[in-house]
Amino acid sequence: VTNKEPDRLWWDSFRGIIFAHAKVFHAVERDLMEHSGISLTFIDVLGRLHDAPDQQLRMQELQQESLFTHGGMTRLVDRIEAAGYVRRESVPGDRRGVFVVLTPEGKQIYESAIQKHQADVEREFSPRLTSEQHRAVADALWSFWHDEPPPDAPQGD
Amino acid sequence: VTNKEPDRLWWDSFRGIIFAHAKVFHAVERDLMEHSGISLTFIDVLGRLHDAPDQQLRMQELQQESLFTHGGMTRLVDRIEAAGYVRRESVPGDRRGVFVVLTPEGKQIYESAIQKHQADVEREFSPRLTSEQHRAVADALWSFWHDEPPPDAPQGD
DNA sequence: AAAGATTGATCAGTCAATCTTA
DNA sequence: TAAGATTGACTGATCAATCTTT
Repeated sequence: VTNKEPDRLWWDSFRGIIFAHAKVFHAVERDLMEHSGISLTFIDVLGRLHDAPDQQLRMQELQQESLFTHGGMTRLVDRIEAAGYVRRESVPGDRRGVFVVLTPEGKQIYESAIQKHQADVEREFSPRLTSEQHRAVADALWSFWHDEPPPDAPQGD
Repeated sequence: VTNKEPDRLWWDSFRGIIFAHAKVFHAVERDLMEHSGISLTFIDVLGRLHDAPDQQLRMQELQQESLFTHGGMTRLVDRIEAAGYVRRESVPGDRRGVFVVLTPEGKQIYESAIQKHQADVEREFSPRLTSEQHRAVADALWSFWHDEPPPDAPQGD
């Protein structure tokens, strides 16, 4: 079933990523929802606010680096705001802009949820790879996480 | 550079998978939609039918191994059927069951779309990893794709 | 005119309830 | 009663159009 041709190796690794993502993501999202009542899209936003200076970011900044929602950040922030975990504030000096600010409730639920989420990942995902394999995967996929260009890509300047 | 604590190595590899999936998947799905007018969920169903005996499967079989839709196979098949790529047929001997059968149009679009899709993956994903890295990722994530360990050590033929 | 963000319309996915047959 | 599949109601995501401010 697999493809042994050397020039198709990338297909096996791509399929592995697709399957691993589908299976682990689904399981841990269910667990998190049952535990904290929030989804991974919430975590993504709350976590970026949590790590930001003054625990706030503009809509545009949230939108740009989002993994999940590509155009619907307004709607997502609506829901998080309705849950009480963020609030919108005006940007001094630019009345078009909106700051999204983490509330104390948001900080609290994030810190609880991220712990639960990491425990879920540790349980569902961690035991399926050896330490060497984890290291190899982390290294191989590093550039996607940190948005560096491929090693031999031309550098624009 | 990365998180060097041994007990957190799995987090880096998990994050890598999440990010790689998000970025590659989104890009290749866009390309496929523009080229063939079908989504990767269509490809998933059409491909399994394409590889099945008599190019047909029951709803239940489609549902079980599906990566994407966990309860909504009826709706997905509705759309694929409306596009003319599959048709429903009754199962002889069990009037509860439904066969989903690949049509000639479905076979044609699948064979065209899967080629385009693989070319897209080769362009978007393949160059970002070395051959060694592809091999390591494919090997590490093998168990998610197949529900068994890899047939043997990395192939060197 | 362009940037920042929201809105409306639409499409896709999910869960429980339902219907038919075994 | 249970299995196989569909339906209805709801939640989420996406795209173009819109509104306000620069």
